[in-house]
Amino acid sequence: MMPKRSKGRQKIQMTKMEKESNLLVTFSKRRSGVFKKASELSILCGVEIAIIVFSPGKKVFSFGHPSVETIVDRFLAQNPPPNSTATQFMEVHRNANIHELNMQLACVTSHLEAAKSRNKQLSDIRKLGEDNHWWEGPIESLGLEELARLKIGMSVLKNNIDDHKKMHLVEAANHVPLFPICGLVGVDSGSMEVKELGHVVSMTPHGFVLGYETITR
Amino acid sequence: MMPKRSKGRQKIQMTKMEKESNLLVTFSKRRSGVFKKASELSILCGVEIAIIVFSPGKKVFSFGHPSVETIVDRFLAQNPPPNSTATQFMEVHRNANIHELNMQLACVTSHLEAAKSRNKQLSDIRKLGEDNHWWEGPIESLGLEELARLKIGMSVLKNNIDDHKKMHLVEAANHVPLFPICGLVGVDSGSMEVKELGHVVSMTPHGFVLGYETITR
DNA sequence: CAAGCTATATTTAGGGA
DNA sequence: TTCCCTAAATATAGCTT
Repeated sequence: MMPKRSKGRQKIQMTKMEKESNLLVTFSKRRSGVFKKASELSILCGVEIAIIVFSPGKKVFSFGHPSVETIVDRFLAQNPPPNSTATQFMEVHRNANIHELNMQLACVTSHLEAAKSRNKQLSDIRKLGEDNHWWEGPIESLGLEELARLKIGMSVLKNNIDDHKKMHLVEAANHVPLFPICGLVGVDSGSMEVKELGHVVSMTPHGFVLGYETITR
Repeated sequence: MMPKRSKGRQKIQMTKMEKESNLLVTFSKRRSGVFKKASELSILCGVEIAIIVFSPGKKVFSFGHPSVETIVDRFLAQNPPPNSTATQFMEVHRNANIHELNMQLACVTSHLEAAKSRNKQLSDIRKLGEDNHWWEGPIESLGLEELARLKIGMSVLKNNIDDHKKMHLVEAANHVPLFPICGLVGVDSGSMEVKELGHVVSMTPHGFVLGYETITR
């Protein structure tokens, strides 16, 4: 007899997974799951949705209905990063926030200084607290490190962009007609994404993006 | 007696829902579900993900870790649809700034730690926010007020990044450590979002964005 | 590694408040 | 629109092939 081929699904803690191998697999499975859920949401409710995910390997995966670009554009249009109401608000409150922050910083610094010159007068400590400089030091290196990161990011991006285009196109061809307005892009060697002229229209082997009744679970 | 209070979950066709009322409810429920899944994915796999959804009422709902903007920027940077190289550079630069700010935070924190141990008298300062892994730990402990503050902190951080030449990291030093990378926005009148002058940054009562263990299902 | 396979863990229609 | 409740529908962790 077969005792038990599996303990079945196990509960897991909601913290970053330890085992790299499991993490990878889980990422893949759950990414598909999320995309499927998103697809179902857009279909059931006839709404537009876009998802952008960066895999553990920094590769980009995205899903969008009608398309990621469309939605992102609309989003950016509504949230004019430059000067939207929200931004203005933040601008207006920035000073206030900064002020408060400075207050806090001063407070912390005060404590710090107090410790450092604990053997001195309390009054001196306070004065020092006003003058925050310990945290200014590290700023100098910011520029360089930023550039370094920038470069890395840029190169990674470029490399990822022109890689894969084949895969399960057949399956896609069969399903697209059912749900032609979806876009699923995997700027990486992802297993089943189909890239087409920079624009992708397909999905994982689960086929979650296209027909649901046809989806073999 | 009550034979059956419910027929339980019913299977539904994967087509746009008929009843407007049901559609609305379903949208709400599933939107939360998708966001939660996304959140879990980002936590479990330590990846970045952003979701933008337009509700049936055309309102925008978004989820992003670290933030929608960050991810969208990175995405756009990789998909050279935008304009000049300068723009892309700036996008990446912004991201770099975020990371950099976090690093600086860590740096500053270490300085603080050093000073502390040197005087081993300020152990109580410790709790002022040295934990740069907020999102990996028990977030459930954060209260609403704290969240609100974090939200503000985020706003400040964002602005700071936009022109961090001005503010440098005074504010970053104080807030980034608390809750620097998460962002959930619902530009609508949703029930539990914390709305502030047109910009919202909070989450559903499910709290799916923050702690999982605390989520009451 | 990517599929298949359980046996559970979760999610969610539907309906009521 | 959110919350609760129930029961059925799904999603998946951990293994196996």
